[in-house]
Amino acid sequence: MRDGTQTRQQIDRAALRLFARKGIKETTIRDIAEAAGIAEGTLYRHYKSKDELSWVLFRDNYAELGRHLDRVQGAEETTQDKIQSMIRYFCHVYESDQDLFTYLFLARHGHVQRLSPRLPNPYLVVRHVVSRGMRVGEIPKQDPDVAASMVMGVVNQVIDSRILGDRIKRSIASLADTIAEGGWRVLKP
Amino acid sequence: MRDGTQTRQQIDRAALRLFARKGIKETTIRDIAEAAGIAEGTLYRHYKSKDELSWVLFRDNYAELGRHLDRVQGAEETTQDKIQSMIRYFCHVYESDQDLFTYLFLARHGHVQRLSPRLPNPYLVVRHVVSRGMRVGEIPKQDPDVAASMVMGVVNQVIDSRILGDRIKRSIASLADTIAEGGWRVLKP
Amino acid sequence: MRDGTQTRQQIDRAALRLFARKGIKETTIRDIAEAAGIAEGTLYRHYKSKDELSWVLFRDNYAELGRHLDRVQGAEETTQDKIQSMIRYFCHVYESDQDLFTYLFLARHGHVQRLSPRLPNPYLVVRHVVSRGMRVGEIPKQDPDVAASMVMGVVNQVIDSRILGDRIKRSIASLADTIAEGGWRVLKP
Amino acid sequence: MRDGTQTRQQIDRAALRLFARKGIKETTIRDIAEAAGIAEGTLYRHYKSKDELSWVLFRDNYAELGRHLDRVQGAEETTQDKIQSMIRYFCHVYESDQDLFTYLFLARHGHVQRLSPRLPNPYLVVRHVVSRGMRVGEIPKQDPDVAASMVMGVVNQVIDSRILGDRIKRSIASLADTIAEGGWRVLKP
DNA sequence: AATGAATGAGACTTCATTCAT
DNA sequence: AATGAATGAAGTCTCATTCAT
Repeated sequence: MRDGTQTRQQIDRAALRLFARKGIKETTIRDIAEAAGIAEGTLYRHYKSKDELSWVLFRDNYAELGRHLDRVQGAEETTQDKIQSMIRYFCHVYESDQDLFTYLFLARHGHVQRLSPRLPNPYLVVRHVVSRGMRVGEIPKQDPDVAASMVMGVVNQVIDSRILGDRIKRSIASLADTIAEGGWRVLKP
Repeated sequence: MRDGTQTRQQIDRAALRLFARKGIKETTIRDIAEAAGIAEGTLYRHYKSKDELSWVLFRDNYAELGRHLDRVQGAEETTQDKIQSMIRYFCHVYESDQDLFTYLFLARHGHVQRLSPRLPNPYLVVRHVVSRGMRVGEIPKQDPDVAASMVMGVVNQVIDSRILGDRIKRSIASLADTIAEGGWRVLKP
Repeated sequence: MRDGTQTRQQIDRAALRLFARKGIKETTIRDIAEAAGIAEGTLYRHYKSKDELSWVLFRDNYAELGRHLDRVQGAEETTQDKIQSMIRYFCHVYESDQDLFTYLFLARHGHVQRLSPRLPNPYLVVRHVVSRGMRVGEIPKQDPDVAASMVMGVVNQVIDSRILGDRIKRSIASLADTIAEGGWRVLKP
Repeated sequence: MRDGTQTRQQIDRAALRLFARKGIKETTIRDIAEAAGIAEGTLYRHYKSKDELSWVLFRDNYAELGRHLDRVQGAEETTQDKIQSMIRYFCHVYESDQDLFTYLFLARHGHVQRLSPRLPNPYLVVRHVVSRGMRVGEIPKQDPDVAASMVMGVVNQVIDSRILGDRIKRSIASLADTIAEGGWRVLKP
């Protein structure tokens, strides 16, 4: 009997890539099947629907990113180091897998609402670091959601400008320290 | 014989609202026609296609925002005041017309690439203010595109978190000063 | 603007015919569209789905049959005349529109359950005549549902055998009196 | 190495049940495989196709019913006893295996046409009893096909109303004598 | 300018059947 | 004999756009 694991990975990879580049709605099942080198019907052995595919792809990778991010911040002592490591990690993820990062970024409006609060969540990790920073007195007291959003915004927007392509030409990797610096300045005392 | 101006405004308003709330692809011509109180065919008297409608809506409103923003920054003297006024203006636009702001925000991936460089452009206004700030020595020298993106990110992401709804509960208007403060900290010496 | 009334009638006619001859599931939208001389999409201007089409066709024609049947029995005095007129009317309907009758007959398993009790209903008309016959003493007392079913069975099965084709060769019209006679014998004192 | 006989019986039983309850077209191979506790592909070791499965199931059980019915009528002397025993036997079969009876009843439109005239056939048994009854003068002369159909109709329709469920609430077993009585009245002198 | 019925390409999905193991 | 992954034809339905009025 055939295995199926490999097929599923091909589907995931092809879908992620296409979703990131063309958008979910703009990507057809046929596009995915062709890119994955399988028949259209095969996709439905692995996912109940296109919606489930896009959702699982979001949920799993979002949680995975959350887990990694938590490990990254846990390895640092000070709030400044935690924040800057996380930002650098975001930049690293983007550089090493642009399709993945772009997909998570684009799909969030359609999917974040259905995330279970149990799952690891990058946003909540950042928020937690910010809260803790305020508690231990390393950054000034303020609304933690607003502060977390501002920090995320610094890195997200640079990457977004890079994705749009016309504005920022340098690689995100080469900008990681600059962005980490800028992100921290938003919070620092 | 009817005027048509009113009809067109109804179309624009309905389309903007629906595009912002459901997405462009997710909004059908029938949706728009119903919301605008016209027949489906009538839309094609005013726009050649759905794509043209979404494009014109983006282009015109984006340019309009750029024009206003330029006036806002022009009224200030220092870079800090220019930056903070612009941020406050963004917040104001969002509060006074959420559909418009959301639409411009969401549609940018599909449309920015075809913007003519001649047209007023909010991003370029911010970039110009940042460049000027560096030139006159009010902010440290750095890549102006990266700097502009980081500032924009601060405000965009807070608004985005607000749009997503679960994260930020307070009104953007009440956060305008906080965001303006944070945005400026990214740049200040 | 085009009218649409005619198109709908073409759809109804074509669908009824095909549903009766091939079965609902076995009939495709394309079959109907082709037979009706319209495009596939056009069908969906008139019915929300294939299921709605088959349901409306059943409901409306079933109620119509119920109304006619009630008029037929109302024109007679005695229970015997009522029963026999109804049976003859069934035979007449079959002869004058075999597709209609066959459709109602075949589709009942899929659709009777959703009939509103308010609508005219051939079965209930027969049941009512039977009940009344027992009340006025023209037929022996018994379970009215069982009695009504047995009478209906006599006529339905002959028509069914005729539809199947191999068994009964003579026209139903020419058998109407025989069937009416047989149906009445099931009930008579 | 497994036997296969057991597997085949599981398939037959599951298919009969599902075909009767949902319809042939509405039942998928996967449904059957799941219900039978086997893999989809396994079914094709026992039947060439879904159509063959439904056909064999019809043909064999229909013939089996015919054989039994013939034995039942053969055990009686008079036409009245023969007819009434057969009707009671129909009721008994329905009560002891509703899925089987329902399947034979529903599938007949799709399958009777391909029945070989050699095979035992419940309809022909009834027809034969009716013919003989006329020959020996126990019932009036008439078209034997029409007469057989009317008798069958009496019992079939009551069971059908019972299957539909809303109309007849009592068990068919408890109605057997009533139905047998009614069926005979159609024919009796 | 306006209407809304009609079109038809194309999207998603189902499912009987085949095939590699 | 059994498995279940893979196939691909075919089905239902959507929707931007056209057209007759």
